[in-house]
Amino acid sequence: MNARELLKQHVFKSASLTDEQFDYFFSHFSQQSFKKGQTIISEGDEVECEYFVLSGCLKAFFINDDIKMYILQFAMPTWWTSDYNALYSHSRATINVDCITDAEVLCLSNADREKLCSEIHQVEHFFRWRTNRGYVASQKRLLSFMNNDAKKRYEELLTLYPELYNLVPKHLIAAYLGITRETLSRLYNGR
Amino acid sequence: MNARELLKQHVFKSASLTDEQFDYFFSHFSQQSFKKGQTIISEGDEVECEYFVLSGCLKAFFINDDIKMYILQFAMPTWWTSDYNALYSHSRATINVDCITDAEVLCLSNADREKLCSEIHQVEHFFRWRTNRGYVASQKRLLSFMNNDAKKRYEELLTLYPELYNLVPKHLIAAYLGITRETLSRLYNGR
DNA sequence: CCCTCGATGTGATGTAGGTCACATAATTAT
DNA sequence: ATAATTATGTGACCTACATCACATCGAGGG
Repeated sequence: MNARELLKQHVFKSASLTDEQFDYFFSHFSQQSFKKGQTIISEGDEVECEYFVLSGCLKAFFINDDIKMYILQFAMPTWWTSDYNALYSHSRATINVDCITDAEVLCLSNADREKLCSEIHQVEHFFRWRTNRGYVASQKRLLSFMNNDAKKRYEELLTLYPELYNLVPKHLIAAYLGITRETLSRLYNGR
Repeated sequence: MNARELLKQHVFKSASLTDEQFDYFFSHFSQQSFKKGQTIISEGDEVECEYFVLSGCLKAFFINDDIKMYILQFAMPTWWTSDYNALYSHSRATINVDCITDAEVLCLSNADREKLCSEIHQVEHFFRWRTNRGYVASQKRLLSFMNNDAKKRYEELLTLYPELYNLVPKHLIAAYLGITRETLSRLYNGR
């Protein structure tokens, strides 16, 4: 499926735009390709855009003490990602986004999103529901962190996103679960 | 300040409604008073409304194994709370909301929110931004969970919301931090 | 005014997961 | 192909926090 169709099907799940409105909406996105390992946002950048993933897999992560990495989000096709704190508050990035695999994305600037939201009521509706769902997912993950041990969080992750198992190296899975790669290795090798 | 003014000032921070639009918006809220300890949402309920806090302090919490409590959110004046997962997906409540102190709230039904959002573009704008901020705050809390130990999370909480220190019993602070009351006691008594 | 009962403090001990060290397999670059 | 990274496995040991047990304190209801 091409970029336009993928975005269209995604948007139409929660908003009803006319074809003309969607074409206008789509005209504000720019497509970009990245290679595995390439950086999209690094700490300290001014963040201008958010990204809709067309293919491949990204990670949004935070580095503490310049040593430990915590993964906030894996972003797979039809997921959105950015440093939303920086994007919304016009501050510098504190999180990084890079490519776990080769990836293609659609890029939408903060300014264009706001313009589109104010011009087209249904676009604002779409973005409200996108964030609503993100908020609920984030609350669930927080609860899972408080309530479950590492093993249960690991099983939960693989149930929710089985494709990650083969796509993403284990030390990144560990960084998402908030444990060390050693502990993760011991968990699934059972000792 | 009365309920109408409190909500108006809150809404006008991120949306520009005419006075007539605000009056219409406000007419969909109903005011309710609760006593300390009263329950607003309990697990298993059908969730119809979200709540804007006028006075007092609520907690939104999850009970695991019918034993351990995890607090997702304290809700103080001008904060919104509900079981958003249940509210948005029309499912039964999995979290509870009750009153830490006597409290007054404004109640808005899911149906009325959606109606208002579709009737008034600026109302949709307001709710998009409210959730945007909630999403960012939730991401930050998640990072804090992964990155900081209990002591640092405790200091962070008191820096962010110093009023909680005297308002909220310590075992509830512990339930927010995801630790036991014993550990919290040891943290701030330093042993 | 007393008597609960909820909130808090503190010791002893258990445990999940972290840290460090090193070995080896799998990719990537030259 | 070969060298150099990067990813993974595993043992020994350490630490933050949980659990359980019991003592004390303080506020609210009869």
